[in-house]
Amino acid sequence: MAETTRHSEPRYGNRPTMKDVAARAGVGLKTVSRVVNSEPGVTPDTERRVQEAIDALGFRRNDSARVLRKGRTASIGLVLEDLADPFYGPLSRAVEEVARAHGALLINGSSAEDPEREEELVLALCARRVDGLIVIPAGDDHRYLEPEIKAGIATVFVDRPAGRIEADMVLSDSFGGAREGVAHLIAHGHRRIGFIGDQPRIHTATERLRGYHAAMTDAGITVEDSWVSLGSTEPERVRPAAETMLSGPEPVTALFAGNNRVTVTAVRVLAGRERPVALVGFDDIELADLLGITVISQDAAAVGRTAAEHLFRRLDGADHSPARVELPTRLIPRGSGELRPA
Amino acid sequence: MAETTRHSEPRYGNRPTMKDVAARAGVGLKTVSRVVNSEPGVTPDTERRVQEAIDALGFRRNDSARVLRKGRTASIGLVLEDLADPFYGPLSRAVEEVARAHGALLINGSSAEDPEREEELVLALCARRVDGLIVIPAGDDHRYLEPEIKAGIATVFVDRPAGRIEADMVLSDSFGGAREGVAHLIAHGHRRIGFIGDQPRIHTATERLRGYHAAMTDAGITVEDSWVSLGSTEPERVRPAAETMLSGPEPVTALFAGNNRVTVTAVRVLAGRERPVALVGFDDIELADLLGITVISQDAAAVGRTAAEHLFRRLDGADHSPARVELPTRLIPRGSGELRPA
DNA sequence: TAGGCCCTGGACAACGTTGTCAGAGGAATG
DNA sequence: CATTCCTCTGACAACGTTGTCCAGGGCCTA
Repeated sequence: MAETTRHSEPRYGNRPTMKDVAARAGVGLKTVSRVVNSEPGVTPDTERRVQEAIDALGFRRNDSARVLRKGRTASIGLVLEDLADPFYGPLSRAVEEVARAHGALLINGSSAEDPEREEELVLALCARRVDGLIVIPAGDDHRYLEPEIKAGIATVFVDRPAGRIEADMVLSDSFGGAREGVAHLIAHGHRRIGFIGDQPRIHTATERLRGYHAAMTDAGITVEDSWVSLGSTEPERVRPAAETMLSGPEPVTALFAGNNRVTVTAVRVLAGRERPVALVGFDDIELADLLGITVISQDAAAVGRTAAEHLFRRLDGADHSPARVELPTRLIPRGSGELRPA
Repeated sequence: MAETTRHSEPRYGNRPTMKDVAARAGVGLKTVSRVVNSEPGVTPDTERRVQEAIDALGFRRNDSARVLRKGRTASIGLVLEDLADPFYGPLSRAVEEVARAHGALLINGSSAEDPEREEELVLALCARRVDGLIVIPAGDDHRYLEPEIKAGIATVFVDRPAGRIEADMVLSDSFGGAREGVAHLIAHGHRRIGFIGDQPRIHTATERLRGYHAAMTDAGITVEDSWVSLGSTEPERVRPAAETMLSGPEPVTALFAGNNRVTVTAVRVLAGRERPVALVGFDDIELADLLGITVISQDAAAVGRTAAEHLFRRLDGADHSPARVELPTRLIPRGSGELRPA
C-alpha cells in the first residue's frame, strides 16, 4: 500500500525540523532544542554533533511554533499614518531601536488616516499576538481594542489621544506649541494671522487651532472666520486656502501652518509672492534652516523612544494606571517668523 | 487532589480559544473554525450562535497557530538601511502598499549599514518564516541566505546587488545617473569637479564614482586625486571634505554629491560661501525645488513598488531565473547645476 | 416505505516547538 | 559493594489551529 499523503503541498519548501536534526545527529528531539536555545545540560561532544547536523541541513528554528508554545512573539506593532511622511520615519526608527534593545521585531503599517484601515491593521496585529502595540490613531473610537488590551496586549497611543478608552498616551504639547508660535508672530507686530491646519477630526489639528485662538485672545484680537482653514493637507487644498487668505482687500500678514505638509506648501506659495509674509510652521522640516523657516519643533525620535520605552516597561510588568505623557515643543526662530507686517 | 498546573504562567493573558467558543456555542471545534474562516457548510442558525459566542468572549483567532498549520505567514520582511532616511520612507511605504494588496503584513528593520546587523535581522525574519524578503544590502556577502532561499523564502535585493549569490535585484542606474549629472556640469563649463560619496564598500557609491570618472574621461579631463572623497556620509566628515576641495590655490568649481545626505551637507557648506559653486546631487530631496538644487532623481516609491511586485510574482509561482531590473534616473535642473564657473 | 444522496457537524491527527518528568548511567559516599 | 546523588538525555504532552474523514439526519426518488 502506498503511503498516504494527507496534505496537499509541502510547507516551508520542506525545511528541516528539529526532528530531522535529531535523527541525523542520533540524539533526542529535546536535546536539539536545548542546543538551539543554549540551554545548559548538554555535553560538549553532543552539542558538537547536533551543531554539525544543524549546519549540514541548514536548519533554522521555526519561530511560529516557538511562539505558539511560549506565548510571546517578541514583536511589537506600530500603526502610524504614513511611513513616507518625514515626521514618522524618525519616529518609527526610534521605536525600532528600543524594540531591538529588547530583542523584539517591529511590524508596522500605515493607516493612511483611514479609521477603518487602522482598525483592520491593529486587529491583524492582535491576531498575530504582538506583545505590544503603538498606535498613532486615525479614528476617534478605539473601543474595539478593549478586549485586546484586557487580553494582555500592552498598548500605547502616540501623538493623538485614544478615543473612548483608557490607555497610555505620549503626546506633544500641540496646544502650547501653537500658542507660542502664534504669540511669536503677534510679538512681531502681526494681528491678521491666518491658520491652515489638518482636518478637525484629528486631535492635534484642533489642539493647535485651540492654541492659535488662545494666543489671539490673549492679545485681544478677534479672529475672523476667513483666517482659519481646516481640511486635508494635500497641496491641492492648502494652496488655494493660502492664496485666498493672502488676497482680497485685507489679507493676512502672517501664516501659521498646522503641520509639516502644510508648511511645505505654504513656503511654496509664499515663494511666489512679492510682499513678504511671515510664517511659522508646526513640525521641523529638513533644510528649514537654509530656507529660514521658523518652526515649532517636536522631536519625533524622542516621541517614538518615549512611547516604546513606556511600552516595554508595561511589558516588563509595570502596573501603574494609564499614564499620559506630554512632551514639550520648541520654537526655533530662523527668520520667516520674525518678519514684520508690510 | 488539586488540579495540576503544568505551566508557570498563563499565555496571552488567558485569551479564549476556539475550544472555548465551541463550548459556549455548543458546537464542535471545527465548526467554529469554519465560521471564523467563512468556509461553506454551516447553517445560518449555527453560524449565528457561533458568532454570538465569539463576540461575547472577545475571541480573536491566534494567527501563530494558524501559520504553524498552514505554512504561510502572509508577511514579508524588509531590511533597509535606515527608516528615518527620507529615501527609504517612501520606498518602505510603497512596499507596504503592495504587500497590503496581497493581504500581507510588513515587518521591517534597519541595518544601520552594519553587515552583521543585516544578517542578524534577515535570519530573524527567516526564523519567523516570512514568505518573502526584500533586502537593501549592507554587506557584500549574502551566502548566508543560500539555505533560506533554497528552502523557499523568495528574496529580492534592492538598490544594491546581492553579494556572491544568485538572486533577483531591482537597482537604480547609479552609473548612468552620475555620468549624466557630471556631464551636465561639464556642459556648463566646469572642468574642476569634486565628487563626494559614500563608503566604497557600498555598491551605489562606487557605481556613482564610476559614472563620474566616465563623464570626466569622455570630456578628456584628468581627475585629480584631491577632487574625490569617499567615506561616511555624516556631516562631520562631508563638511571638511567639501571645505578642502573648495579651498587652496586651485579649488573645484563644482561639486557632485553622491547621495541625499551628502547633498544636504554640501548645500549647507555652499550657503556659507561667497563665490558661487555649482552643485548636482544624487537623490531628490524635499524642498530642493525651493532651494534651486539640481539633482539626479530616483523614484524611491517606484523602486519599492517594483521590488515588491517582483517578490509577489515569485510567491505566486513565477519561476523564471533570477532577474535584474534597472530603473532609470532623471536629471532635474533647478539652478544649482547650471551655474557657470566663477 | 426503503434506499440513496447530500448537507451539516464533529472527532482526530498533525503542524514544530518547548515544559515536564522520569530513566539511565556514572561518580561519590557509606 | 551497595546506596545515594547528580548529570545528561529522551519520551511525551501541550500550545491553538486546520485538513481529513466519517457519522447522522433529512430529503428525494422509486
